[in-house]
Amino acid sequence: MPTLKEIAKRANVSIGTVDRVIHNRGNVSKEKASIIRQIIKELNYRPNLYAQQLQKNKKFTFAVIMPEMNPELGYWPMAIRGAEKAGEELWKHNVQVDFFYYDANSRESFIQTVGKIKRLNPDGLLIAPGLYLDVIHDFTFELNDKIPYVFFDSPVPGTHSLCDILQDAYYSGWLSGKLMHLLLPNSGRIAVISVAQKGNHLRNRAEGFINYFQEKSQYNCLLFCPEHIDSPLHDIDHVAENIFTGQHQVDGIFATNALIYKVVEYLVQRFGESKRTALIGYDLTPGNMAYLKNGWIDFLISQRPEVQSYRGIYCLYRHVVLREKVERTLMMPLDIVTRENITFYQEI
Amino acid sequence: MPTLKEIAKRANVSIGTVDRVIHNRGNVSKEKASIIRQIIKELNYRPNLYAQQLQKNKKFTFAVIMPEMNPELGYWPMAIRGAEKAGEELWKHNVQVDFFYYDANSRESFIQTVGKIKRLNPDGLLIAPGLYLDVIHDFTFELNDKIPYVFFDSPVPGTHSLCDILQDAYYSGWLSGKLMHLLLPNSGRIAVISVAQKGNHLRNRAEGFINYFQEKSQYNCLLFCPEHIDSPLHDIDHVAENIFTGQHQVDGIFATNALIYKVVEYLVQRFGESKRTALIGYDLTPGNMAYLKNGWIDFLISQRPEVQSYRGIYCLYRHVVLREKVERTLMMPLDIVTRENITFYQEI
DNA sequence: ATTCGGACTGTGAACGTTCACAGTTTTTTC
DNA sequence: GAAAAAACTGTGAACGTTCACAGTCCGAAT
Repeated sequence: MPTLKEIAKRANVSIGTVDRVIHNRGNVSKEKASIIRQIIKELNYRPNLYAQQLQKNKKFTFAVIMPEMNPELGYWPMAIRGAEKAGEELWKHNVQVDFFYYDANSRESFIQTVGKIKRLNPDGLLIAPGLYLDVIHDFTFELNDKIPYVFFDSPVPGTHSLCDILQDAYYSGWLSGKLMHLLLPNSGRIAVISVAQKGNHLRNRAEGFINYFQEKSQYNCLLFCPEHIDSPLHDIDHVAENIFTGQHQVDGIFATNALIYKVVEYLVQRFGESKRTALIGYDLTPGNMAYLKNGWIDFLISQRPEVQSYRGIYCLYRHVVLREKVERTLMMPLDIVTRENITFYQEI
Repeated sequence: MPTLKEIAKRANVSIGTVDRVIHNRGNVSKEKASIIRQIIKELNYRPNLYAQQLQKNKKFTFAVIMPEMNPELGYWPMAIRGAEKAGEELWKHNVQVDFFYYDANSRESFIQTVGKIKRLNPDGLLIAPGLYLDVIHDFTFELNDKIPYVFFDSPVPGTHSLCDILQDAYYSGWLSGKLMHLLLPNSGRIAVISVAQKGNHLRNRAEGFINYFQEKSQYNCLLFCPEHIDSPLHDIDHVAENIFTGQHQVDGIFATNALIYKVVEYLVQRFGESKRTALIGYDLTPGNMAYLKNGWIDFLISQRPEVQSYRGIYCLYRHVVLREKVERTLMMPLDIVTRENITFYQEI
């Protein structure tokens, strides 16, 4: 662990000169600079992080932008919890995490929140993109690569994010197809509940699922989408009504969002207590977990939102504070959760 | 972010006195001490980690004790990789990770390795227990809680480890039972390959699996154990021979260790190319992954050894360097890996 | 009354880095 | 060829903490 002093001594210069070379601050003769660089390489000098931070004594602020907590849904609270935990841990390292919430269905609210963040001028951003991608586009363009930002859940094409943390939506659907196939080994009618827009990650999940069954002729996959494209499947009761008033029996349902528990509620209400439909959905929200544990839901694919946001903050920390290189994409595994292993998926 | 200076000013004392109070070094009058303590509490003072580390300028050494890498098995190389990665990351934080290997089948070799570590006198230990628990017992007793140690893979009862990182063996077997049930929905003869010793985590896996099928009378679970209790199932060919020379057809095989690929090799050799046996095993070793990807193996339960060791080192770091409280037990999730999601389980 | 010892308190250097400033040498300009 | 400008180099304070050391104070023992 050589120090500036050591290098300076070997090069017969002062530590000030060495420092100038290291930070390319000029005002060093070519000969000395090259000697110093040589020695730095030879000794494999690395600056002492602790001395550096102490001297700079800078506090870092990271902002987290997320949809308002919806206690019913439970997904965002989990995500927030992860970022909070990272913030608690990184407090020691001069990092502070501030939270900004917006109404997921109000463009105005999102713009307002973005404005607040501009005024805060943080050192890094963790953004859950939501619906208003054009606003994000303008915002990130305005940032002009001055402030690094990490996307959470889904990337925003055309931006220069530091890192995107996500799960492969298509293959999570494909995997769900495989699981459904295991549940219905011989044949069956399967309903898929998703949104209609192409490119949306919920839609990609549906496509992966349907493609899995493509060549299997004994299966019949029906895609159901709610009428209002922008609505995040809140009218799932409506959709369920649609599915079950058809003339054919439905053997399995795959919901591409966290609302599979609504389907269970519908089934319980309509058909009573006996389960006979294979059910696969996403995310360990309280509602979903309850029905997974008592056997109504067969599989949940977990996105581990708490881990995603936790890692997002750490990614910013690594880049901004430690100045390390970070991966451009952080792929979350496709965790298969059943009633048998769910207890081990409930912590960060 | 108050500093010693700030506190000293408010208390009308010097920073030396404040420091003495904080570290209980005595030589401070009762009145001043209580005033200072009061102010510390009021301002919620937390020492500056960077100033502290710089001043102390201590280098920390953690030792990792693992069985010799067996390239064929692939499990330990993964574990080592995780600890290496943690070491690379924590280099900046004055942490160095040293590795010590022992021959998993030689008590002498283990004792020798332990001796080396005693001489090194590290600041923390990550130990993969292996077979010679009595040696570990003596060793940890000798350490006398001076050096914290973390167990990897399985705890050692009666020791005061800082943390145990493990997977619930029984429930991983239970989960495998569920998965086998999905693969063989109606009935079947199932072979379980494990060791005989009670308390061993491989045995616990077998018990979980068998108990899952306990009340299902249409299933027949047969437990096969290799003759030599101490041998870690290296003679699996022998066992396979046993299984398939019985008069009954075997519909599924569950291996409680990482050697399920050996079973595949046996099956390929004996019955040719067509798969018809349900196969479930453990760990993403190269051999297992290859057969999972091409469809021979149906499920693998991953222990994520690289994550386990990575976290183990971080656990030591948190305790020793940052002086944070750490959880006594770190439960790894029971990751279900199939050919559809394996690509997302190959990084830390 | 002086000395001594113990209890208490303050001072200042050190950890490795950064950077403003002062000081020195070289080059340019008239 | 002298003065001014530019290029280069060294110095020292500061970041917040730790700790050895040097003081200071006061009561007790001589």
